[in-house]
Amino acid sequence: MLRTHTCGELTIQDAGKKVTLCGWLQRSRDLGGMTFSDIRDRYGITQLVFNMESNAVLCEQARNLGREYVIKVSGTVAERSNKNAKMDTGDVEIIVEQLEVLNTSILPPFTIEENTDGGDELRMKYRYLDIRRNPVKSSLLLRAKVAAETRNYLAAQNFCEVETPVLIKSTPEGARDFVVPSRMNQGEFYALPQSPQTFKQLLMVAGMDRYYQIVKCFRDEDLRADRQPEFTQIDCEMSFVEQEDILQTFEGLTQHLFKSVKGVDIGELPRMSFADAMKYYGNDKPDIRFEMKLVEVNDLMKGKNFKVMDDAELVVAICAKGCAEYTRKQMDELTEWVKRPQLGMSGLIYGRWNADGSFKSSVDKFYTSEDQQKWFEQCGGSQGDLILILAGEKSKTRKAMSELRLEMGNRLGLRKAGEYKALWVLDFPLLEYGEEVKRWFAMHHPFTSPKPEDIALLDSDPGAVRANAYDLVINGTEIGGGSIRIHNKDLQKKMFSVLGFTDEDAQNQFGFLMNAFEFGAPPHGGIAFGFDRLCAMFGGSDSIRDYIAFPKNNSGRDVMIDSPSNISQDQLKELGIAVSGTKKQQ
RNA sequence: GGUUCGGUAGUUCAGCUGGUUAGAAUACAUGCCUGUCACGCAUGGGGUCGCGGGUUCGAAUCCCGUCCGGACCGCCA
Repeated sequence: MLRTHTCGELTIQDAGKKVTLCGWLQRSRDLGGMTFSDIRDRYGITQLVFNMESNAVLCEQARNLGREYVIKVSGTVAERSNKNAKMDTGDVEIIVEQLEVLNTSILPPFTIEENTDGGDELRMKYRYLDIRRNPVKSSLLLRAKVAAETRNYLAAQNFCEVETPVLIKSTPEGARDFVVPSRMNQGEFYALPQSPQTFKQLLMVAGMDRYYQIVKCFRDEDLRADRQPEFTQIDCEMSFVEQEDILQTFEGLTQHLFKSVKGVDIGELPRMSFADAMKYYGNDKPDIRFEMKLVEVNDLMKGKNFKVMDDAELVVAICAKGCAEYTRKQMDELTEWVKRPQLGMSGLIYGRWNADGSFKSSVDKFYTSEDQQKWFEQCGGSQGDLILILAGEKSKTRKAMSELRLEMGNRLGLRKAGEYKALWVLDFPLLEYGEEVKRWFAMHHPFTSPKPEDIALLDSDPGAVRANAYDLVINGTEIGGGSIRIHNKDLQKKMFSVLGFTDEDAQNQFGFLMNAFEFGAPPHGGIAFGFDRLCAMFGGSDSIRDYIAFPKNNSGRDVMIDSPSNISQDQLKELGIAVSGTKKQQ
């Protein structure tokens, strides 16, 4: 070992000890007669002292060190005369007796400090420097902690970690696959897994009973702050269970992680049906840190000769507490906000219950004060509150109101960082209709079982069939999702047929699974957690990028290694592939 | 595929209703300074204003195109 201690562990108890530290030079403060330098490693920062009077040669050497030089210093731990309460090691410093430069560094393109001067793009290009910074480093340490605690909990529950293959088979359902050409089987391709779904079900057929894996998954879709083309799941599956068993087991995991990672007692998770989530929150991942529920007000708004309302499929309101004082300017701003192309509403109606007891709305022409009072009654509003109303086609209006609710929640400071509200969303529909291609799609995936009492509806009213599916939602983010699977070949076949597969297609693509079901498949179900999102949530960030060591940018590029990239003609030839042209060329 | 914001010193940004030599902060270099810890003070170097075209007497500034980056919509079973 080149060092006796790390840069984060020395305290006043160590005073007088001879120590050797290794690390990077953070910065120096040259006072003329003496020089202070900070040495940094993964564990912390320790101050070094050099004095012209006691050792001029060494002090001169210290002055010539550049930022990020890798150094090894030996010396004596001493109590500081001026202590620094902001540093863990702020009570001590090293009186250096020997200094060795292990490696030099050119000037880094941004400062390696808590608050760096570098922008995102630059930090991604030099990610290895970015990770030296405390915020990124601590995010990665947090991630490691979450992974370790996940393994602790699941191992204690008898879950067995099994690795599943990464080179698998492309299937048409779901997201786009990343494909990998096969040299030995020219013209054929592997696909990278969007999830280990079928393999974990096969492990249940294989009798593994309880499986988990912290595993990379791949989806070739556009990126977002919380979406990467390769991401990590905590993937789990159990045999001989019903929905309730899964919910209990993974409520336990959720509680364990909150306790062990954040020291938070998350408590018992409330449960909400998909239908209620849509009705009261406008989406299937409600942020229940605050109320401001959606209230359907069709009955109050229709029949007053206001055509927009009379024509609307849904009229929905929220009540913003204490916002009656909102100015005209603020209302115009909110109206513009809902009219953005992303939401596409044609307008926003408001009603205030003023401090003087009067009512005022943007549609006084159609609604009397008595009418408006009823809005407040129905929404549970009181004097000083503001009612916001949107109207239009049902799903679009719900979505817009859901967004508006979150926006108001943000504006009113109701989505508090550090407060955590988790819940289960249950009873998802099994299927949803794809208007553009005129067929049904699996809302979760095609292996999800319908509720037994709804199976009869598969032919008559597919849209009404509910699934044994569940999502774990925390603070308005979908953290996990799963289902009780189909374990019967005939039902699985039926499901594929509802989804528009011919028997032949189903057999070609998923024959291996249906065949396996014939050999005594146990009832089983499982869940997968979005591991990156979970870590970002624990870290208090909306972006998962800082919880991934080497993430991709918005265009799916790794700007550090510059991938994806071209491959040589020889490689293409070997693979039997010809590139017909690129989007840029066309 | 779409909407939107941005690209100016190593870095983060200002300048943008066209008009002297394009600024600030920070970083960097040099000098001074013996208790700093975002040390301080002084001096200095540092720019194809993303790229291409256009308008104009004149473009960082206006227009068109393009590339790059961020956020979002579509997409993500």
